[in-house]
Amino acid sequence: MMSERSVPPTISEVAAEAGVGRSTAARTLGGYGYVSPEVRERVLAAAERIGYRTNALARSMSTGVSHTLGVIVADIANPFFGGVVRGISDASRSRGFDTLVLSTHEDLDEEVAAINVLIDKRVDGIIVASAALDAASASHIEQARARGIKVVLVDRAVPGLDLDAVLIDNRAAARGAVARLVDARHRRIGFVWGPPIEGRPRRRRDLVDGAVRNLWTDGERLQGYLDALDDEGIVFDADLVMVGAKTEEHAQAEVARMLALPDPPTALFCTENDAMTGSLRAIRESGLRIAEDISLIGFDDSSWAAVIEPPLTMIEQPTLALGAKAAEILLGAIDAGEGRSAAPRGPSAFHTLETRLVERASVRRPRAADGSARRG
Amino acid sequence: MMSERSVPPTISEVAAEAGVGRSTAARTLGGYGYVSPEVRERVLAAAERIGYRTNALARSMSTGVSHTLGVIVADIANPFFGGVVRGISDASRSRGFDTLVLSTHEDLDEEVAAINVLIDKRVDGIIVASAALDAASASHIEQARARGIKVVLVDRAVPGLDLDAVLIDNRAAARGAVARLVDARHRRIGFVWGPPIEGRPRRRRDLVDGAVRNLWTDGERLQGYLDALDDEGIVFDADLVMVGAKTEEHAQAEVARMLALPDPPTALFCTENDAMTGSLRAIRESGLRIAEDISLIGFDDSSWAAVIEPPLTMIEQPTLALGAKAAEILLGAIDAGEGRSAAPRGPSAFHTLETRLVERASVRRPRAADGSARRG
DNA sequence: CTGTTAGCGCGTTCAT
DNA sequence: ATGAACGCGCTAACAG
Repeated sequence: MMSERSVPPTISEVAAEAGVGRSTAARTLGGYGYVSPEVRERVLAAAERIGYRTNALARSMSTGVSHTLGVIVADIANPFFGGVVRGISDASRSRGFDTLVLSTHEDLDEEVAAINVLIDKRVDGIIVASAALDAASASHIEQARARGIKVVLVDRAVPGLDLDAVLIDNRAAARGAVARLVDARHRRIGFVWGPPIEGRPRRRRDLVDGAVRNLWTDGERLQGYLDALDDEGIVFDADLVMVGAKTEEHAQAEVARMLALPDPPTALFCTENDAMTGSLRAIRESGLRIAEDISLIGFDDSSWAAVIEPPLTMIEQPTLALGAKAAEILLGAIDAGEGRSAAPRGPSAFHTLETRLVERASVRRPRAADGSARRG
Repeated sequence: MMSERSVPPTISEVAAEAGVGRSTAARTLGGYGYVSPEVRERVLAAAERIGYRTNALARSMSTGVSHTLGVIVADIANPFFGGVVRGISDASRSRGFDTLVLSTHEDLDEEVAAINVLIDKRVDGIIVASAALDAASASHIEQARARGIKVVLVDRAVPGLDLDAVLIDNRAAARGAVARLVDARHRRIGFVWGPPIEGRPRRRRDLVDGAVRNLWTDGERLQGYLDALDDEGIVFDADLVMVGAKTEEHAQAEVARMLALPDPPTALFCTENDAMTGSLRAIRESGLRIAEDISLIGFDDSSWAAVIEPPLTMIEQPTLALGAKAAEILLGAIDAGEGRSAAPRGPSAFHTLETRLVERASVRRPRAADGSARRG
């Protein structure tokens, strides 16, 4: 136990208590240099006695390393990022690093502020799911690198930035999911959670631009959707793409709109959890039945998708692994950089982790499969 | 822009660049003391030019405050804690504090280690959802306080510890939910997610002890369940309480067991998200229909509960508010403590936030509502 | 108003 | 094997 004081004991006090010089105490407590076994024991005992704990701040000041990683995500309350952060946290803790987590609410200004906080706190490395869309808007990230802080991207790449990135292949995953729908004979497939833009562009290109200009993953997923349509020679219809605010409410409204179309979709591809719940609401209100009347595939598998009736076919993302891998790469870079400034780091690269299409029961053939038939 | 160097510029370099003394530069950059407007501008310009950023570590060393809060939760990937952490994060950031988040995997040893990390990093305050069950097992928390670090508990109280705690009234919430079931004429109500103990105690007391001995919230919720039974004079039946591992799989198995009883439950009260999904699985396998054949109420409202068929009645917890409130109290205590060591802090207390029973459609009268009293 | 000086706690030569 | 002395970057009294 320690005394009632509220100012933490220092190495000097341990030295005094043990009757040795400051540096001898520092050596044994810091675990470096040579110290005779007997003295060592004496120091350790003294430290224990007065409740000594090393001051990580002071140590960082001397050594220049903080053993702390900075993590920047849009929203820590989002289960996807929760998983990523936990993956990072577990992986880095096992290597003696702690994590400072900052949420940016998907706001680039907040992201810049967050980077500055991390620079100021002298973190050794940063993992960021950036809202930046290109190198031009990512100067804050370059700032951090210029200061010798290693940076690894997670979940989202930033085109033009020469940085390691740990991602899933959003485009391929989306393409695969939509292909699955096409295999089941669907030709009218709605895309839920599209570009948050005003108006409704009719041209594919404008739609894609709008998506890409908002969030990297959104653009990729939309392109994957288009890829699949192209593969199968299905004509693109702008009416089947959600446009506007990315909220559950608006997703519901957009799906309701699609369902009221003269030639409504027979299947929906939802790119986010809230897009799926919004769609579910719209479907229920319309009186349609999942699978029988309308097929469904969503992104981000969650426990509930498996227990509802019918169970939903979903794309599962390896959230923990994304975080763990990012931490691994970052820690590796930090180790390497330790040596000398001109670190022999390999070329940066995209590390793509596998997604899995978990097939359940929300995909079925449309009622009037192929051609000219209509439903109802 | 700054030069290509990778060692951050210091205040001395800014001073040199601006042609003033170190402390003048320090004063303007640190925002304290007096500095003439002209010199001030000159320093600011110089700082901007060479890309100066204050070293928070060095500042903390001098001032003794780190403007950092430590947060300890069981699992950052758990949506409940994700919400709490975000609440803390947002509230503290708006006051200039950052957060160091540690996950303990619900392991007390890891919690002790986490506290030590936070002590070493000299955080100004700690918010912890502790796994400690009593004061005896919470000496690590006392350690932190002895060092002058303010501590606030969140989500879970630790009986015997004189600490502020921000909680919901788990017992009352559980009682209310079960009462709702009883109102609907249910008398056989299963409790899902019980004490993780071996064997199946027949006595209420042993069950409660088992729960309390594992996790504070579990104990409270079980007692609330019993309260409601007592209120209505319903006899307790140990067979209707889940016992064993707290996993979705085991919940499913336990519910399956209950459903196979000669006198099976007509309603289920699930105290966690995974308890609910496990129950849903078991119900589906048994061929029963929700609401019509078996009523359901769960803890932790989530978006999906509202969109499944039928929508589930759930107890909603104010996760963001829990975190925000905890941060508020902690920050207040830190401000107060700033003054002098003998802080005039008020007596510690439980701050109870309201839960809400979100009524949807998973509760209905049992098919054979007690013999005589059927109306309609 | 400004510059000088002394720490904060620890790591790290360098003699001894 | 051990201790003295200096520096990390900053804040904070203190003179001037």
